Amino acid sequence: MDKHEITDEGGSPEIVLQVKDGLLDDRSAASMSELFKALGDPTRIKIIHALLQHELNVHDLTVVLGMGQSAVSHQLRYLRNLRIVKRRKEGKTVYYSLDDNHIEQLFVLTLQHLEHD
Amino acid sequence: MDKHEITDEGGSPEIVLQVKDGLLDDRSAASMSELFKALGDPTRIKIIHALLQHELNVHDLTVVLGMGQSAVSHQLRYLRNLRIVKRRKEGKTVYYSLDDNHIEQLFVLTLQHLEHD
DNA sequence: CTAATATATGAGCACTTATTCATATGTTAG
DNA sequence: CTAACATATGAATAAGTGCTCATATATTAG
Repeated sequence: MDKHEITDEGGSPEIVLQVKDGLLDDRSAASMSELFKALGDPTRIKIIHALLQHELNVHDLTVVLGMGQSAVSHQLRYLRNLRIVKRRKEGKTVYYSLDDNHIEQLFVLTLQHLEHD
Repeated sequence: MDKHEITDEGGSPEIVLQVKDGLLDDRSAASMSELFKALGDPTRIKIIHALLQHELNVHDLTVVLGMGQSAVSHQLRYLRNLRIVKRRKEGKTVYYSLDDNHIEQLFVLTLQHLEHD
């Protein structure tokens, strides 16, 4: 017995069952949404856009973004955990750059889409 | 005087200024992140994936997703507000389908990326 | 008309998230 | 060693999100 009492009785049961059967499993849906969620924030979008143009250290990112160092650092950790961004240490400064071609693809594709529209 | 006392004094001031100057404005960053945010949820991912295969009415979507009608309806409104999904009314039932080729592109691209990896 | 069915919507709530503040860690200069 | 600088991190908090529940609206059948 289903919690929501969801049973089939619609007009095209075959198609419904077919779609239901071929639907993304929870893990895939989670992976996918996790990836998109990373791009679902203006600050992270700006960070990615900046790094798309040039590798930058944390301080320079705060200058570029006009934000506090802590906020930038938190977001960089977030992006690094998802392997969207990578670090390179040089003395006491840490340089960040993009680490995922797929993300760059998504980003550029969407940027183009929003531009000519 | 900046709120965070962010001033330039890094190693490559020219590049920083260049990146800062070419950075996405707030409106563009907001548009972009808004779009990605729509894909940043497992339920919406599943809805889009289902509709990628076939137009479906609300009840059938609840069957496919195994979720309550209200939750599905709320998410459909969300997706419809962003023109990701469109309605077609037929009597008392409402059929939903995808309404944005770009979203489909992003979706399929990412799906492929996650599959063979 | 009323009842039944399909969808939509507002309020409430638990949970998440993005920032700030304070502080910790790491690195180099002197 | 200490001071100064660069980055990282934990706690706190305000805002946002996704679901449920109850109810509203719309359409059709009888």
